[in-house]
Amino acid sequence: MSETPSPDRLTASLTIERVTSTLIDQVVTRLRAALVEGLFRPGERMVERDVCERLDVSRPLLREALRQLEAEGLVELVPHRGPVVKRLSAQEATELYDLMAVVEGECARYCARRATAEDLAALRTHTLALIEALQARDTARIVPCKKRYYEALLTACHSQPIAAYLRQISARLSQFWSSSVRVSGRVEEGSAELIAILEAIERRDEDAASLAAQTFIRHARRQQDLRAAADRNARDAV
Amino acid sequence: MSETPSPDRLTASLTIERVTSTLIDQVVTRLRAALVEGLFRPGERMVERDVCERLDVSRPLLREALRQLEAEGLVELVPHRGPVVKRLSAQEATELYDLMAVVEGECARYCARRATAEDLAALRTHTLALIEALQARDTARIVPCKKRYYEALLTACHSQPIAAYLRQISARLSQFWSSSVRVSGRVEEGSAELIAILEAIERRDEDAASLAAQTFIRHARRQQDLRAAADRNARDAV
DNA sequence: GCCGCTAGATTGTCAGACAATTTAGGGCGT
DNA sequence: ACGCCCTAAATTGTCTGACAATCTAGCGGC
Repeated sequence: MSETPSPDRLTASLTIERVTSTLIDQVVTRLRAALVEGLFRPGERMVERDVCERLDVSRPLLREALRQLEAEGLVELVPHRGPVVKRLSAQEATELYDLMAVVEGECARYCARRATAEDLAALRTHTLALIEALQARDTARIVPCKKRYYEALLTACHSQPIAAYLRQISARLSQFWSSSVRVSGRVEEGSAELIAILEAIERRDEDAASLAAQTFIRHARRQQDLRAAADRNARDAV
Repeated sequence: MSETPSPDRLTASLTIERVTSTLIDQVVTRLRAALVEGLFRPGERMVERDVCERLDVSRPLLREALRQLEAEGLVELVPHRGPVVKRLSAQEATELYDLMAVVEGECARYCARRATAEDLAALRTHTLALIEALQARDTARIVPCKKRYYEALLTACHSQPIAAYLRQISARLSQFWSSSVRVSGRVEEGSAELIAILEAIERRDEDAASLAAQTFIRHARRQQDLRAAADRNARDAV
């Protein structure tokens, strides 16, 4: 695709606009977003007909969407009981964090190996923005900044498989973020670690990048009281 | 595949037997097996009505199953063109191998941390069986031995998430195994590495276990000519 | 008060239909 | 003959409605 040099609007987004997305893809996207944002509580049953009505789609369509979300680990399809929002135990969350640490380490390694100059620039920009938001303790700004930083990282690694798995793990763990005190005393340490990741990638030091990314995740996890969060989720719904 | 549960073995396995599987689960299982075994060629279109007839299920059911397999990375659902058996490029395969290496490293780490005495016994048994099959160059025996060894490893790590992701990555890479010369000059080296993994786990040496597992995967990959295999897959079907 | 049973709710699965879209084949101009 | 546009067939995307199988809860009997 050679780019046509058109003025303002087209230049803004080079990402391919999937206007022709099928209905089911939209359903999957919306449900996933809803689950990640916690609009459904963990453990809550998702009665098919109700959800169908709310989304205004047919049952076969919804079931297809739910199958996909089950494979992504966001819902559980209990036979003859129907879809239930997946509830992570503290142990599973711990394991997923460990998994995330090594995969994100590999992602950072790939970034150090493959990032283009533009990738590096974007990564630097979003790292600094995130750190600024963190140090300002501006909760409202932290979430989108974190999101953009993460997307920049996943873009820079130039690996579809790694990015996809990380997104998935991240989505599964989201039920622990929304309900946890995210910003606490770790701002300074966290900022330093983010810088360490960035600089290692810029330096093309693969081992350092991998290690820094792993360290960051493990510290971020330690920050959270997984057991308390899991219990909270467990109490939320029967 | 339909084995009747023998009474005496009930005490042996405490795992819950899911006799009451729904039709769709069977469809997913069978299709996945077919894809992993290469009964469908990479790039081949899977026309819904044809597959429906062959499996004797309705189209909505098949579509549900395909959604799940898409999320697992085994097929691709191209809008308005239908399901296509996913074809891995050499690059994607390389990336998946890197991913597998670190995840399997984490798996081995968990084994060293969590394996019970029975897990260790089973692991040792299947490691030795696999090595024996390898050294005998008995291709027919290697595949099931490898399978059992792998299952023993995944059981021993006692982590659902890690085991599930590894199974998935493994399934996606299977299209490269079936068509590659698996047994070659690497038997001795491979055997030594398998022993190293086993002994590190028995020694409860997490770092050594992780490293040994990663080394094994990376060497196993180097063994394969991914580009040649990818080209072969590419030629197979339009 | 506890236990079994029936009725209601919900899921599992199918059949058939039809519009939207892609793909392939054929006619037409040069 | 060659390439291009256009129509038709093939295939997917999606819906409606239905019915049996299964789970769940409330009711009545002991």
